[in-house]
Amino acid sequence: MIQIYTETLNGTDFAVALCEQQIVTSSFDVNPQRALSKVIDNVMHKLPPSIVFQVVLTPTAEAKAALNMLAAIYSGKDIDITQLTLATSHLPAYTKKVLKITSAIPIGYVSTYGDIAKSAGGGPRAVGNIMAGNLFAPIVPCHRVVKSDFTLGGYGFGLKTKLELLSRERRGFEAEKQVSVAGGMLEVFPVEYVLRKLA
DNA sequence: TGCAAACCATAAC
DNA sequence: GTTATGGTTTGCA
Repeated sequence: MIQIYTETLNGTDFAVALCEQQIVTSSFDVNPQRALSKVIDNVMHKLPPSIVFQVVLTPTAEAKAALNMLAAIYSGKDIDITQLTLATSHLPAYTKKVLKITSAIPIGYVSTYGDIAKSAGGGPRAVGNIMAGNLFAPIVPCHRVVKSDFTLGGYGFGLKTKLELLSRERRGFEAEKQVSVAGGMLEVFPVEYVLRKLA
């Protein structure tokens, strides 16, 4: 049984679907009710067939904590996402790997489709496809993945939203660096590179 | 700049 | 099996 919770926080709509305390999918939207319909859509069309799900109107304490976490991430706070358990066991191995690497991009930094591909093996377009199908926005920070020329690339929630998220995450870093992930290294760049490019 | 070709895991037939 | 599909990249004119 999958249970879906939704709540509007600071004017933004958030929704999560939980199964056995694990997050199955999450979403957000500036329009009322839209986050909920996206999550329902994911549950029905992008997950293994589940017998039944229900929308729960009054969130449990756990669900509430998860929703608050989503809101905090959305607002640009540095949240430790390892506190949240994501249900990824049904996903293909390569997809899991890419999501994991993406999760390692620190706040205030971005990486590129190509660099993630280099770290995961495979090609940039495959990475783009996985970002496009990300069930865990904004927990898995696919908004921190941009093109190799530091223009935005795409975003399922609109480029305007991608830019707003990145702007709130700006931390004033100046130099690129490497982070270790999944046994390898990933190149990351200050989000300033992207913001300056657009200015 | 702009365009064409190569790239590569998935999902859908 | 096979084909179609991108949130890309790179090379070259």
